[in-house]
Amino acid sequence: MVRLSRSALAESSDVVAQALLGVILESEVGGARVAIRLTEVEAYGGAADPASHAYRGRTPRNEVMFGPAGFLYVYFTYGMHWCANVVCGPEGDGSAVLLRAGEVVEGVAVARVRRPTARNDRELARGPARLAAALGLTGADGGTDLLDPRKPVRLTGPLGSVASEDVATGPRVGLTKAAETPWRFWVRDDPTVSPYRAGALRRGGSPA
DNA sequence: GATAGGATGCTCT
DNA sequence: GAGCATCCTATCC
Repeated sequence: MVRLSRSALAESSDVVAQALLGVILESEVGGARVAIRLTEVEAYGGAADPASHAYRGRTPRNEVMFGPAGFLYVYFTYGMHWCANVVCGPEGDGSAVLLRAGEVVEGVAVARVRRPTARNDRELARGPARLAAALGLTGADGGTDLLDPRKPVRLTGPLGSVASEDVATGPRVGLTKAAETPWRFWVRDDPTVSPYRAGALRRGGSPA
């Protein structure tokens, strides 16, 4: 186990992703407190990873990815969902770890209100957009320093608390590029891990 | 239980 | 204008 620090998060994204499993992410937005234990993450590289938002260089949206490690990157996708990432790697690299799922360990009642469609507590944060919704995260929270205890969103607990034999790996979910890279990491046999779905055609039509 | 298809709007080309 | 790091509902076992 390693103490959670900015320098520890500045390692490459695949190393940081595994280490983040078991870490607690807590938020106090809107006056309510919710904490989640991370059970599933995905690593995204910088300019060298075609699936990363940083692949095409720095833009207004992904600017925080190129900043120092330990900051929160939140983006809006599919016209309705927010997804949360932890910036990692050396400053200027553009690497990040997508937070895909977790177990709500505090503030379950609040999370239930934010996620009315969840049929049980395991589904409260099972999926990246669901995790962000359960914590109440939106684009307004992007750029928060997750290592600053005075901020409303922060990471706590040691890195690497899940033993390596309990960490499973596989391809990343829902991508259309570099989907085969095994940079998804999850806690083996944990019921809050999201179901795998391969990337597929989205809109408009019939194949051929 | 599994799978297929539609919703919806921001971002970059 | 096309594409998207998704979720929900309906439907069929």
